[in-house]
Amino acid sequence: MIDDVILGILMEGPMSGYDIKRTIDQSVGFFYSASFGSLYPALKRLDEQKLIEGEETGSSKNKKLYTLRPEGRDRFLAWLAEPLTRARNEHMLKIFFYDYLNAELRRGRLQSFSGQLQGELHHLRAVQEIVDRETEELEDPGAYAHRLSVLTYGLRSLETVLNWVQDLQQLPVNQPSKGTDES
Amino acid sequence: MIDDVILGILMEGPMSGYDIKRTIDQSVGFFYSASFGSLYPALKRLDEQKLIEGEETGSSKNKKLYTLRPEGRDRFLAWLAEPLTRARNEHMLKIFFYDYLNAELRRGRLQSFSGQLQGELHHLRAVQEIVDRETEELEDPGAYAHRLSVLTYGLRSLETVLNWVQDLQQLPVNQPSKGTDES
DNA sequence: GTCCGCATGTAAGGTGTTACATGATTCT
DNA sequence: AGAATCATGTAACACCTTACATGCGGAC
Repeated sequence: MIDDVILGILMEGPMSGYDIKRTIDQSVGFFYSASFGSLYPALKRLDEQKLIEGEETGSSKNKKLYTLRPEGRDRFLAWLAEPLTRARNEHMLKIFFYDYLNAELRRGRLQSFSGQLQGELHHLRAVQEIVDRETEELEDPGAYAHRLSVLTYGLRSLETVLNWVQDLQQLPVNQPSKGTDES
Repeated sequence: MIDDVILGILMEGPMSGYDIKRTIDQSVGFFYSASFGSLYPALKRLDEQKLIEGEETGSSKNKKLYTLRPEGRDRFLAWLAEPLTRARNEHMLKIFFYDYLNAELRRGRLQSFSGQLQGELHHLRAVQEIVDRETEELEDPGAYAHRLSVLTYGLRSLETVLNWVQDLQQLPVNQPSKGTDES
């Protein structure tokens, strides 16, 4: 996961590990975080795999500049093109980089994602109806208020995501400047 | 984390590992998942720590019934009473069990949580204003549409959480039937 | 000259997943 | 009889966090 995020950040241009961390915190930081303890080993790994290239900047500190290699770019775009899932906010992370994905694939992915969300929403609504009916039969419904409220939260946040995705689908088509068609 | 969830589930009554898993999937499953590979070792651990008690049900299968011990209940309630944070949905998990927390502590936690959310919301709105101004100066704003949209999502989902928490705060007070005052 | 931000890295530990391995019971 | 579900558990691996360790450069 962190590997693809790093590659995605490096799509912007060469950067040091420290800068990558700061960029992550300031951009995707709202739903994804990286620590140096995972970042630096990841950079080392990616370098060994020839997906990025790290070069020492002689400049005083032992700062290194990491540059995305074509193979790394391919790997990133392949990850980006995978279908969206709602495991652990992977969806948000991918959509953040979706300007790099070609418009047609992007449309398809958003389409099936919103379909998936609608399915979940229907399901949750059905669950809520059942739960509501069961709740009426309880002597003390108030004793379960918080338990029940998470269902409400689930519904509301699903609605929020769905609305947002549908707004994305309304966006005028814009072919990526740096992305490609592959995978 | 999984330890506290298990303890929370066992507040309802004795259950087998398999039942705990199913209960988790069907209740908090929307934002938390457990695998058997983490669940069974956790049960073993909790048993060794004398927080739960597992007893073989002679009844045919090699099924075990796990019962919450008073020490486990204390540990769970202590976890529950900790302040809410927004790391990895821990907040949702805790609030799900909030009917077990005494009303006064609950009120305090929800209060400071919504304050925290409001702070984040103000911050994100400030960020968006800056970003909006910077966006106007770009030649091709459309090229960053998805990148920018995650900010919108962040705002909307923050608003959704905040509204929901504020609704919770309006709930009539209900002292927990099984929870306590401690810690 | 001291503190803060920049800069990189390692080691230990925590936490979880996937895949594997096994077997009983219930439903059709 | 066969399939699905119930039921428990281990081993390998993935992945990340925290704490530690080190040092440069600029600001005040």
